[in-house]
Amino acid sequence: MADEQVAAPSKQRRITQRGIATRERILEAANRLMSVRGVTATTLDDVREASQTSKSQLYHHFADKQELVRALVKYRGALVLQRERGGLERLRSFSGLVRWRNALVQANSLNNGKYGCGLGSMAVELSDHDEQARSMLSETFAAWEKLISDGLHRMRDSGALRKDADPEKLATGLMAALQGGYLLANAAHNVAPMEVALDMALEHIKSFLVESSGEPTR
Amino acid sequence: MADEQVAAPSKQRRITQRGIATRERILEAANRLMSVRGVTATTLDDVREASQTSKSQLYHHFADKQELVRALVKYRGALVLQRERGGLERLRSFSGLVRWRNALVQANSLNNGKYGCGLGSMAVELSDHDEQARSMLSETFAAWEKLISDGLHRMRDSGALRKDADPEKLATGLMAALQGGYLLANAAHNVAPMEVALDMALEHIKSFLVESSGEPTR
DNA sequence: CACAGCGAGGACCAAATGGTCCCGGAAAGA
DNA sequence: TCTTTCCGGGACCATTTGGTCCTCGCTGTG
Repeated sequence: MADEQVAAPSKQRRITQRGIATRERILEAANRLMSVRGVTATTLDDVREASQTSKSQLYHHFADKQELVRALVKYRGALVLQRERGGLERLRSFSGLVRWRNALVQANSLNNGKYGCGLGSMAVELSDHDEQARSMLSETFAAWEKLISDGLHRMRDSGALRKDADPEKLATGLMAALQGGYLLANAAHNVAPMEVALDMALEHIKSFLVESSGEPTR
Repeated sequence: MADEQVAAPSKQRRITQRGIATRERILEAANRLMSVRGVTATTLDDVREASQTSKSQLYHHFADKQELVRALVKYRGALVLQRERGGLERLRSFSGLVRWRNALVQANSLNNGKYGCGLGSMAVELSDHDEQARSMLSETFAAWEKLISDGLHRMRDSGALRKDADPEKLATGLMAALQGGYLLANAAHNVAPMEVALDMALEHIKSFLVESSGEPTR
């Protein structure tokens, strides 16, 4: 999945800076529009207009709408993973998880829960009729969970987390709480459910902390 | 929201059995198609064909597509709440929750996680561009959570759950785990994440059980 | 039995939408 | 500089899609 740049051409063509920029502009516009309106509800004309390009450019860079959507899946996946890597790469303590939680909640509260998770919403919309998109999304979720579970592994190795804690399962549970939280918050147009969901997951992880371990609650 | 029957006519017209049946047929077909393809990706012609009716009938019973979709939201909401009432109404013990969990997991495993939750998927697709639908969905989620929290209240009153347990928050957390589980299972085409998510939520609830309370783990 | 109202069927329409094609012009390599 | 390759703009097209409308026949009621 992550074998190439976000803006990668499909065939070996002479690639110019301008071309890359155009492609990027298209993806960026599609990302923006489809976040708000959904994938199928966004037309190529919308994308064309918002990206300040032309029809021929769309079809120059993407074979058809499905290709554009798949590229967008890749694009968003890269964005999310990049962002999450920043917050999770050096995760070594429970308070780090709390900070991570707070950042997500705060970001989502800026728009009162609207729009949800860019990955989650695509997953719901695409999983049942674009196998390739589904599989990319699934891999992205897996990579995202791995960022979390790697952090939990570090915590376990350092003795902060008990040996019987299962980082993979905890990460999956946390991700589900996050996605479910996004969904409920989106339906309610209110971040509260997302907070409750994340807090539940964190509480669950907390129950695996070694009693009075090294670090106090910073 | 729940002020009328699932199949309710919009104006005062002479309503015949046949009319009701037609309306029901349309809703049922829309329900089926939109579960699989999504709301916007399902055309009215698809619905017409699948319901064995005609265009004029669609517009006889529903003002436009949006109305049909909203009716479907109500329809699904009623279906889900009816189903869930069966499983949660007499919830009085932790093992009851486990049974509830098992039923959901089993149902979802029949199609390897595909299609997700009928309510959740609509919430993702509609929340950001149909305020009325969003609000109905939000209310339905609230009612669903209430079925859970009522059960938890009963457990708390009977002494099975500790006094410091917060049934509302626990219910929200459980619902988020369920929805997130549906979402991840759908993306993975595999029920496993849903199981993990629900188990996490149940484990969390379990942590509020009164130690060695009345009933053993049936 | 007659008649008014309702449901069924489907032709029809305008607009939107995905997709094609062609031409002019800008870049990059020789 | 000159040529080839690629980018930009947009006219154009076929199909799909939501939506309208008219007609026929059935049904229930006075």
